[in-house]
Amino acid sequence: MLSRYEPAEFEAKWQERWKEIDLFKTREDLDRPKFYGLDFFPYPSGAGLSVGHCRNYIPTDVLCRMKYMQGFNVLHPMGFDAFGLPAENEAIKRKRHPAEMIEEYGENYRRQMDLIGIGYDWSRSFYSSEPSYYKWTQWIFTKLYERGLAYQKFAAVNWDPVDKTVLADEEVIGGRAERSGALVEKKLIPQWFFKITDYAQQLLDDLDTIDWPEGIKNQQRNWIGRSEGVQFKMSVVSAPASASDDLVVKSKPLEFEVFTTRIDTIFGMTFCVLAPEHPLMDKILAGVSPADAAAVRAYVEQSKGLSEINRMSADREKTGVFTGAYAVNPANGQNVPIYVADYVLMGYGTGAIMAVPAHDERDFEFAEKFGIPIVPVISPALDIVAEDIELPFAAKDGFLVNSGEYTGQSVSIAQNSLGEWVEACEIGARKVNFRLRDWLISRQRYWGCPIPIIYDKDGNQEAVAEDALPVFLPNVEYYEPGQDGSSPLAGIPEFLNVTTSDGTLGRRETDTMGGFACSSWYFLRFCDPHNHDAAFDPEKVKYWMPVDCYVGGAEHAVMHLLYARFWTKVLYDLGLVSVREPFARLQNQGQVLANTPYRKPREGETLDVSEDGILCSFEEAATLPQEDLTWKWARMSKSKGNVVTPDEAVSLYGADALRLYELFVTTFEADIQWSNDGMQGMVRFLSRIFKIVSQIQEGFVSDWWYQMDSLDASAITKNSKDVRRWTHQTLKKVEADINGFSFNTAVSALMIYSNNLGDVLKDEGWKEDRALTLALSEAAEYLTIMLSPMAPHSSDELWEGLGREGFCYNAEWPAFNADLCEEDSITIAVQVNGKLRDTIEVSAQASREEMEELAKSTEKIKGYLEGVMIRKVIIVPGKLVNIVVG
RNA sequence: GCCCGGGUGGCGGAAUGGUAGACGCAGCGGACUUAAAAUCCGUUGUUCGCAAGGACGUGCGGGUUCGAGUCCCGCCCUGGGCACCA
Repeated sequence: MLSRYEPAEFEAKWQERWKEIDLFKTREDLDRPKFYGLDFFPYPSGAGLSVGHCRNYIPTDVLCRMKYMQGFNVLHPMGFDAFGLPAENEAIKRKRHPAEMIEEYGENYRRQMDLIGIGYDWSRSFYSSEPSYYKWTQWIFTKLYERGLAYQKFAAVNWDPVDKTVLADEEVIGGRAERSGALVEKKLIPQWFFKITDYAQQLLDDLDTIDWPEGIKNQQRNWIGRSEGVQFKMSVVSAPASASDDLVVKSKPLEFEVFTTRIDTIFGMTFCVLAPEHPLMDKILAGVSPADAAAVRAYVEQSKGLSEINRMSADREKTGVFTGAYAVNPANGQNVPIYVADYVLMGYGTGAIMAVPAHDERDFEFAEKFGIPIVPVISPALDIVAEDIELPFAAKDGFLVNSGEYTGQSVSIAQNSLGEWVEACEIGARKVNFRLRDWLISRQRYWGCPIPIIYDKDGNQEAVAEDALPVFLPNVEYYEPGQDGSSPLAGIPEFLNVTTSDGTLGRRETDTMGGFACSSWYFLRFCDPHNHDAAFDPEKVKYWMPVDCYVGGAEHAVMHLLYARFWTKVLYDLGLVSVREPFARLQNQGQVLANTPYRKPREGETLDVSEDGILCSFEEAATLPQEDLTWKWARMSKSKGNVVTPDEAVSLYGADALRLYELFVTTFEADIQWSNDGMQGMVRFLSRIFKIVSQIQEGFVSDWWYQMDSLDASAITKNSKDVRRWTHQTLKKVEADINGFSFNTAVSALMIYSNNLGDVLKDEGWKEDRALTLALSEAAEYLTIMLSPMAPHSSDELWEGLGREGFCYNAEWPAFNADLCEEDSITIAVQVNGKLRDTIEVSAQASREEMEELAKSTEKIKGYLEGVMIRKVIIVPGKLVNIVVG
């Protein structure tokens, strides 16, 4: 057998053999527990996989392989998220049809995944753009539609002028489109939404039931943004006290509602603000002077024209206009002016607020600018007088002042008592509001799942019946998006024209669904991927769900992961799935960064504020003097020219070295600063293992477990005991570390173990020691098995070298023997006053008295104890003795 | 501004409140070699000392404890998310 790691000799061979016997085919034996391990659904880009992507797939593979060997039925599938903007944009650029292009890219992904030895069950694979899949995406859409969870409304939406489509709120970062980087515009068009807000509370509550990184859960909590407050009515006074008398007194006063989380500050309300889009605007303006009304209308017009980024930026100076109307503060009966200002958003709460400038920074800023009175009503402490309160004071630990009968109450008490008061006088009620908005699903693009809705001649909607699904995406040559926000499908008569259920002429909805719809249920389809009669068999989903371990990047924290949770909850309510949460455990891997050259700008070139150099190629960098270059760690991407492919890494060092390097170099969540050199260390490690196993093979006893039983107790040597102890300690650690996603320490444990075995083997005499030979035989076999999830090709090569049949994957993962893990003697620390002064060897069973006795008797410690009094001795069995003197 | 992470040798990183720096990379010294690569052995936190040994040391300042990288309080730096959400 080989005595060193020579990947070119065997990696392809084993991949071929695995494929021949369909090694990774999903097993569904009834008498075994299940394990569902899943990676995020990838979009197969033309650039292929980088070593960064492998960071996702390798750890999942390690865990799934171990689980299989431990007797689980393992579902470990892979498919491709094929619909969506990236694929379509790429296809337009390359003048290709996205369907065939994406399939080619997917095949390249698969080739690369096979190249690094990932054990996927490819028989379950699919593309989300296949009609046999998107038929059921559409079917789920109709289920949502029937429940009122998919609906259409006119909405001012995020319009991306570059990609010529609307975007979900989640896809807009700081006023720019996440994908194209374009400044997002507002556009008023009819759009399809999913009513995710109906599930806001459940989505929030159930976060407590899942094992996810706290950071991701927190991001979702923030995105859902629950806040408790009070919503109440404000009456518009027909005429301000000082107004002229030609205003007509209305019989029914105008009312609008406001939402506040600080009802305790109501006595400090000195004005109200309506959002520019507030529906009551016209009615209010009807009652004010023409001059005021004109000023307000001009302001409203102006704010419509502002881009999202201008309007939203918080550092922008407050703008607004007095409407000329007043409302009554219900707490004290005072009239307060009503302003319109764009810092109040129509999309949250009621689109109107009570403004308390003394206790809210935004209201404070506005009041200062417009000269509105600022009345403090909360004091940080009872002995601080109102004049001494530093404003704005927004903290919630304080007491009410200037607040009538509520004066003196603490903020929390007053929130309750004033809430009760609002409810008692029937002007409002306590209410919970969420920041979460409904999920905008319409896209005015070709390459997506068509929305299965038909309109009749009067514009009435109906969902396409199940037996008429799928609504096929037509295969056309030209599919570029329209300039005006219309979908390319609207220009295809064969698609557009259709017969409605009552036989009359109708037309189809021409928007397609955003890509996140497809990835909101693919994990269910993997449970039953070839079902022609249903999206999935609920029994199969019941068996496999939830996903036991879901692995992917943290960038999907509030998009995919929130949407998939939502769909799962809807399908649960429909009785189709048995779990409320799709992903029981989530792990986010770190990124892989490449050192990337940036050069100084040349004459005529300017830098953005955020840049400190201009990206250049590695070739160009090589020609420039060092002082003109800045090297930065950047995410690998085709456009930066810094991608390292697994193909490159495998050809240089082998697939197993690549796998081990990615597992070992840092913790799973941390970013890797890539260097090819690091893999050399893994080559050394694997070669050491080949050397050790091939050495042991010379004296390998294949039925070592049987021979061990018949070994006389007197034949058991210290070396053999040590080897067996290391073996079982390592088994215990490797298993726990893999389960805990601590792959770097699992590899490290194997390194320590193999270093120890190497030391024992240095003495040629091991073959004369029967017990040691048996212990080493066990070691060679178990080392091979433990290594196999991480370095499967090498392990199968070693396995064969030891004369074993088949594959490590089909071998049983050995359970460690706890008795064998026990140490006979241990080194413990001896401290004097908490400082380490000596170490002593004691038997593992040593009593506290024995430990103390021994600790006090060493020469070094005696020196420290001379002439001082022992005040106390702390003994931690197995760890240390601490003698406190004074 | 708000909400999460994270600061440990030259580097990546280990450490249920109990011997800080495991394991690896890089470096240094040596063996083997005509030589190099590969491999193997030794060494490597800082500092004082010939040595034995000592002092210091986990971003900074306090605290709790017999004992703190780990827990508490207050800062600094850094990565990420959200951002006029009332």
